[in-house]
Amino acid sequence: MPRVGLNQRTVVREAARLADEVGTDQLTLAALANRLGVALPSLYKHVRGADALARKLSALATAELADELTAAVAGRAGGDALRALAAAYRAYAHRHPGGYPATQRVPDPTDPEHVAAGERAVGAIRATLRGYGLDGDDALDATRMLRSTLHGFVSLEAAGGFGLPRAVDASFDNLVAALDGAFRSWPRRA
Amino acid sequence: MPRVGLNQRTVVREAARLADEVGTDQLTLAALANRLGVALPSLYKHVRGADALARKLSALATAELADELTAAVAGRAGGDALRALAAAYRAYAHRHPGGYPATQRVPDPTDPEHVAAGERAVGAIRATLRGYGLDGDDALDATRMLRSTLHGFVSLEAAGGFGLPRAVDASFDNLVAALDGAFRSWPRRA
DNA sequence: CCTAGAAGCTAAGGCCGTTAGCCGCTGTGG
DNA sequence: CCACAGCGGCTAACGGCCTTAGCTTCTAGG
Repeated sequence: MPRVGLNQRTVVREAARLADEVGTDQLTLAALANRLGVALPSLYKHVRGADALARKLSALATAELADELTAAVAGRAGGDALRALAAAYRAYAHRHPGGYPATQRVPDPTDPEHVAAGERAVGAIRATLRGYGLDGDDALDATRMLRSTLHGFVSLEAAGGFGLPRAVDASFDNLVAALDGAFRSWPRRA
Repeated sequence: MPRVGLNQRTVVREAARLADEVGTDQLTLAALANRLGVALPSLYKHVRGADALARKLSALATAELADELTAAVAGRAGGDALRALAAAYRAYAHRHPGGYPATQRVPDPTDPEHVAAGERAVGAIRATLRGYGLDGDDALDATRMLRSTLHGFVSLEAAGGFGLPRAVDASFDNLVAALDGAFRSWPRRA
């Protein structure tokens, strides 16, 4: 039996690639083992099972997303930072159709790297909002709105929920502009 | 063999109840058959299979949501309509944790009722935005923003993505207020 | 009343995940 | 240089789920 030389890192990375190619729901241990040239049960030497793999995949994707968001906002402020952040967020979702949904899983509390990645991603968002002078509860609410809007948009887009012909890019630009306006005039209590 | 007297309607409705109780991922033909007091293959007399059931469930949930959104905005306009719509949307997601995700599936083009339900739901949103004087591409972009924001918020909320202690209700109120402001001053081209 | 079709059933097969238990490669200490 | 411990692969087997095939029985309409 020639050894393939796998380790957890390789397995998870290949799972991420496979998920991006065939979709999260088609990411199966069987397909992954096949892809890695190994029998299915061999994967259990590196990963505790399907659920643990999903958690590791989430940690990886979240870290990637956090990196890209952080890089996007570095050296920018205000509307510039917001536009860069939003563009980076959506670009990540486009480039990683399988990985993106994994970023929405709540981080595994027993995995410090996963937790840290989640905090870095939210940190990039909060840093952007600090540029609007938002703090405390205002910053929290605005963070939730920004996360909601970005996540909702890319989710609907990925699901094919925007059927109409008008360019989705233009809609997204207007959405970001509207968010910029909303954050400028925050808070807006009813 | 005493007959239970099932039909497609009963099967789909019970599937919806089961999904709300145990979650979409735990909604399995086996569990549904068990709940209905019937052997698993018997379900195939009423539903073509698991995928068809999911489509029918989506049609049902979308119709329910469309009804509630339509009722919420009836007789209201402007910010009133927006707040009522948003509250109804979120309330539906809370009351139907299994059904809500099904509303996001793109309607089956071969199922006229499903398509009509989707159009009614979007219609309620567009009607609300008409109250802000939005039309044409502006209405389209604003619709996309509203759908994105509402869907994103309830998705993150359902996934437990809002970990912090601050009341989620307050965040949602502020989000709706911010949307109201954004729609008032639409368009906001960058 | 009788017959056709609807609505239930059992049996069987395929895919997936999981566990158990076996064996050979590999690299490290003596 | 070699022994051996342990790691990384394997096969076998089981259970759960979905699906199809084909049988039987209830029931409604002529």
